[in-house]
Amino acid sequence: MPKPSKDDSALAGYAKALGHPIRVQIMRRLEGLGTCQTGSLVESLPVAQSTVSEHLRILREAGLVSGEVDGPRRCYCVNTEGLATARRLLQDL
Amino acid sequence: MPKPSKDDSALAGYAKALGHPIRVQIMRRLEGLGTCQTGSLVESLPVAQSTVSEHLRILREAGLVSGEVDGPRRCYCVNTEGLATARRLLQDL
DNA sequence: ATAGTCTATCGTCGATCAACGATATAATAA
DNA sequence: TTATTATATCGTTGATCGACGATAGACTAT
Repeated sequence: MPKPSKDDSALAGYAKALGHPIRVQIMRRLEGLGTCQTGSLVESLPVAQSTVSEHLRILREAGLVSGEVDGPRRCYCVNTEGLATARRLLQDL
Repeated sequence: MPKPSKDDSALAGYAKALGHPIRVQIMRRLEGLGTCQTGSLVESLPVAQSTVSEHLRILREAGLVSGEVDGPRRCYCVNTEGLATARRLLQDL
């Protein structure tokens, strides 16, 4: 029974998003800073601004991060619900 | 401070390995069967034998699965230590 | 030794990823 | 309006992934 199981795909989606050291670093940093931040991420990471932006997009689309427009800059923070779901799915594996 | 943090890479490594639905399915199936299995995985998955073998290699190299030679066939099972580490790393994120 | 079975590895190919610089977009400031 | 700042998006390039069929390797049985 080749079960495509929704949970399998969901967990794989979260895992795939976390499957890059820089993205894990971004998550950790966002958690450490308590709340949002953006340009400071670029300063603290060894990759170009456009690359950071791309990683943020991936994390956002995966539901692990949320971003809001805050004047001329963006404000990102951990999507606690998404992260909790990812944790639960891995626990339940 | 661009911290390459060993934990970040470790978590990314586990996550990357779990970042494919088929590999999640394999993990779940191995857990469900309690213990090892091999050829039955191929039957129960919608991909070719060589593809399953490749996914098993990825999971093995990531430390999520262990395989032993058992006569003419291989015997795989979940690497509980590795899985526990992955869970802990995600919790600690 | 030979044949049969199970699984890993090889070689290939198209698809996706990761990074970059350059450019576009959105908002504020002058 | 024009300039400035902050960030996203585009276009490109090389690298890695994912799948397959074919083949090789290891073990068992005859």
